[in-house]
Amino acid sequence: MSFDYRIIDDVIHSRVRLAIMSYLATAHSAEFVELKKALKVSDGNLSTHLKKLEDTGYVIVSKQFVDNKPLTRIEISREGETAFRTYVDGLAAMLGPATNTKKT
Amino acid sequence: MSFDYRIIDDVIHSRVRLAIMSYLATAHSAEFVELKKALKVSDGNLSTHLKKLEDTGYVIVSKQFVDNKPLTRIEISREGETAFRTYVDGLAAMLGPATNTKKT
DNA sequence: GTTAGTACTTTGTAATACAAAGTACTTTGC
DNA sequence: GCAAAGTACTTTGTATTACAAAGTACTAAC
Repeated sequence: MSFDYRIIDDVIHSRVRLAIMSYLATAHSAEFVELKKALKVSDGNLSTHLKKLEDTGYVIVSKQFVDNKPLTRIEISREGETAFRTYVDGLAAMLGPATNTKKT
Repeated sequence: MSFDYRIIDDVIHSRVRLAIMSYLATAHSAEFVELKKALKVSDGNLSTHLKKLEDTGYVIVSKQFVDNKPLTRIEISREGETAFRTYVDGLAAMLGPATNTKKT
């Protein structure tokens, strides 16, 4: 139970980026449009958040053309997976007892 | 498992405010200095975040003088408790499988 | 062949996070 | 007894952020 707010990684902590990382934590990879729909985020917003994650090295972004249309694939990196796990653990430590997830 | 990033309450989601709410979720109330030490946050930063929580109605702040020194007591409100619970549930829904907290 | 759509990126701006500086005291040296 | 240092905050300044609107580069439809 640590309440030091600095234990939580603010690259991951942003709402949109947390949603991206959560999605990728299970899916491992996704397409731009797929994420956009799942997270209900505007494309501009998604784009900037992806860039931040890419710059930090938490995701790997690869662009190609399929049927003459751009197709962006986003993959979580090793570093990203580790960071995400650390983030979740830190969060659990902060939330404390409230973490006991109730299964519906 | 919802990845819609808007389900998470951004009043609570800020790192410092999440730490405050987590602290108060178990302690129910705390003093300014107590929070400052527990969260390792600068006083200016704590002050502004508390104001936001107070404005939103998630905490109740009461100021008094004890031994001629100001003493600020922060208490979580009913609304705050509900919002926090909703926040944690939303977070769990987003994090998905990663939520299964491992007990050290 | 203009109009609409897809898949993005860049840009503009309002809001945020944070610490430094400020306020109002009180206690401690000397 | 009064300057200097401390306590408990609040206000202010600024760099960063979050977000959508506008822009780019195409293709498909009418």
